[in-house]
Amino acid sequence: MNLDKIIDAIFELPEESKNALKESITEVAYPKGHILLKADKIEPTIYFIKKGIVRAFINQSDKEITFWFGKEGETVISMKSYVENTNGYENIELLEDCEFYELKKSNLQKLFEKDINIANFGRRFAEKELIKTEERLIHKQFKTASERYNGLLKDNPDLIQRVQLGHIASYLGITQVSLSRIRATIR
Amino acid sequence: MNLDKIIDAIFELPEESKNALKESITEVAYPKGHILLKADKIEPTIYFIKKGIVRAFINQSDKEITFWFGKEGETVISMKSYVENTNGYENIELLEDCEFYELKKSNLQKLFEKDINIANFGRRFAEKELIKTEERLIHKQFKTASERYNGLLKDNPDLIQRVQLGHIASYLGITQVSLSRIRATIR
DNA sequence: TTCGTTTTTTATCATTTGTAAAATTTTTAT
DNA sequence: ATAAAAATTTTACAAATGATAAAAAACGAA
Repeated sequence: MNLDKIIDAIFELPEESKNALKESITEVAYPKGHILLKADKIEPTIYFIKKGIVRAFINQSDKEITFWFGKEGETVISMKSYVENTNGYENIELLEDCEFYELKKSNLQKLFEKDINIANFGRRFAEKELIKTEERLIHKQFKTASERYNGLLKDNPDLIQRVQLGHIASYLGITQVSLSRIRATIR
Repeated sequence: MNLDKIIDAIFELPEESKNALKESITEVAYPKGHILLKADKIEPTIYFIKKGIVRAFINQSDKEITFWFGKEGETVISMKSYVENTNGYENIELLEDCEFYELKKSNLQKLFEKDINIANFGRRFAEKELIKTEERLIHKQFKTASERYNGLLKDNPDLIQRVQLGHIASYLGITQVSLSRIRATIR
């Protein structure tokens, strides 16, 4: 997934603003298993996923709870840390070898203050993430685990292939045993 | 809740920008039971709650599912409609007689294009709403219904007083019977 | 490949939550 | 104040999900 495509999908920036933004972005790669972001720290970096897949998880009473997957084109960001400048609550683990576009939050914030197009880019970004989060919240509220699994299968069939089921179960808010049962009744 | 306080809580705007924004805002009031926003339409208006309490709900297979409450200081907005300019999915019902500050989306969008401070105000607004939504999603994923009810009781004690329990139960993602059971075990 | 590890499925039983209906309490309207 | 309506709680039973353990299958490194 190339950088232009990722930026354009968020907000169509004029050439000049886009170049200013791209000047702040570098590339970086890490292997499978690497922890990209750690909870309980102020996270200074934003990553756009060029290649690979990651998960966000929280440690909750000796269990890991996965609450997000990100793949090509998506943004890895500790939202709470980004917005409130406080400690975030997610750890990000790479589930495959990954390549990222890296952007320092401090550089982005400078751009927000002096370039109205980039300010609107940032607005658009937050708005789009908000819609995605809201949709997940609503689905979580009125779909059964089985319906949510089937929705995932339909909308993100590759996720089921690329991510182990324990993480999928956690993401769906059920036990792995329960997910196995759901899978068994479909076949 | 006065308008200045609501605006300032989102983003501290310079005097000039703030006045430009306030020029686009008018006041309006509706009685309890009024449906302020309807699903399945493109919603042109944003409301800030001056007084009263409202709920957002979806009709899902002959049941109403409440997924948000808004009270003094909060913003009533069909996020999906606002962000994607498509039909939204929420209905907003007033649970008390309410007073609002009203802002047309079209006016706001014009301001986004010409005033960088207001663009950053819009960014900040989306970011803060995002954090709230994300926190709810995460709580939903790893707290039990009972824990979430107690959290609500602690963080929003007035909500339990002002909103009927059927709506609270729906918001918590459980049946009213189940909520009754939870309440019974506490006392 | 083959052995050892990890992941997934299956089985059993306990617990939680849902559905439906009735009983009780509270609210609303006259 | 009283009756009707609405909201809440309680009860009984059914269905779904969780916990645990163990078996089966899939995966990875030597």
